[in-house]
Amino acid sequence: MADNASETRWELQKDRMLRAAAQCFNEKGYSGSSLKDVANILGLTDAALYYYVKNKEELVYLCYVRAGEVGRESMDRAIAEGTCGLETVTQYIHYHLEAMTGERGPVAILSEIPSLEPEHRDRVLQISRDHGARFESVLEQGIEDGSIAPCDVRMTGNAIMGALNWVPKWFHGDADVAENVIREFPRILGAGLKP
Amino acid sequence: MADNASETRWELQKDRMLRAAAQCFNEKGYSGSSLKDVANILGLTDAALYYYVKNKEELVYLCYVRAGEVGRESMDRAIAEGTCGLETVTQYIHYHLEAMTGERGPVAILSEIPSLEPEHRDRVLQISRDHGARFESVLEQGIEDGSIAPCDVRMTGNAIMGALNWVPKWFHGDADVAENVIREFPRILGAGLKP
DNA sequence: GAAGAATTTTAATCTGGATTAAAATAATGC
DNA sequence: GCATTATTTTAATCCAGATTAAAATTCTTC
Repeated sequence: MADNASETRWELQKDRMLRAAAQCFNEKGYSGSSLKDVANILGLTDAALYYYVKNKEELVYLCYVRAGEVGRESMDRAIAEGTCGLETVTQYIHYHLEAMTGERGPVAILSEIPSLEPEHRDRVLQISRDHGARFESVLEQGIEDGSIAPCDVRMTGNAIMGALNWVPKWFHGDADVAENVIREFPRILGAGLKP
Repeated sequence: MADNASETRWELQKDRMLRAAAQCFNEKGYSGSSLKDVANILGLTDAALYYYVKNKEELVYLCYVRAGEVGRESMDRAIAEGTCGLETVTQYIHYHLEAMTGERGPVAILSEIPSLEPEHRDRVLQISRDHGARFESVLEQGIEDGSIAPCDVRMTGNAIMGALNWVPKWFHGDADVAENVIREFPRILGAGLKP
């Protein structure tokens, strides 16, 4: 058991588990998803999941963390590549949708933050706040560089984030639909920002 | 017990219960909300709720129905008053936010449709589909009357509905914030539609 | 103020699904 | 092939919270 390389197998299985959980939560709803359902997707027994996670609460927590990572990666890419505020925003929307509807997905859409352990809840809220702040600062930058019309960045951020976060509610894996949303959303949501 | 007038008391209490349930679900998440929690808000015992509802599943179902009614009322008003497609859309956004953040709220935001009884689930999905179709037809009308630029109405509808449906996730009753979102969202979301 | 209906509570039961411990199997290194 | 570690299963237990039945209270009407 070499400590750094062995991460691989266990981590891979764990990630498969989180994807299965996300799929399950999205398809059956949170209360309709038992650990057995999640385990079934992986061809495992419910008890086996406890090898990867302390309890169901931690599973939910990790779903949130994973969703946060996907969002952060998209933001990183967009900020690195964008040449002005507006472009950064549309690129972020593009990458984020690409990730959610593709290989990195599905991303779980839940309403369980209040049920998390205090430390977990605080960390998830922090991640969410940080992400929102980053997005708002991109909007401000766009206003400064003239690519985005002056606006209430808080509300504009809320609107765009809401549209994105709602996607898993109606997207169920159809590749054509994925292509469509990746093409249209950056246009639709970007159009409202222009000066 | 006169059959038509007495609706009043029972119906009123039932409506209070649905509001309490929505508040509870939004504040504590679905799995974190027991019937006892909902009853506590009303100063009742959990068992008392069974006088108004067959079981928890029906309570959730009615939360969805109620949310649908609020949405439909806003759509009715907007369609009745709007003089062109774009105005109807922005008015709908305005009225819907006003309702959700005000007297008719809170509206529960859940992920429990798959756990509903088949008949309930089908009815909720039907309501949701009808509402979406109505919205899309308003968009089409706007494209025809020239107030809205040609666009993919399905995706545009998804984007705007997502932004609206996400509001309860971050709105927690602050009156100033309510005023803000009611003022800004119609502008922000309407801006992207103009030709 | 008594009869009857409406509403709520008390005090149980009942249950699905989370959790655990120990045993079994598979993988890996030597 | 043996010893050790990693992974999964079997077979219980356990429990919060939903549900129910009967009793108690409140409200209405005459």
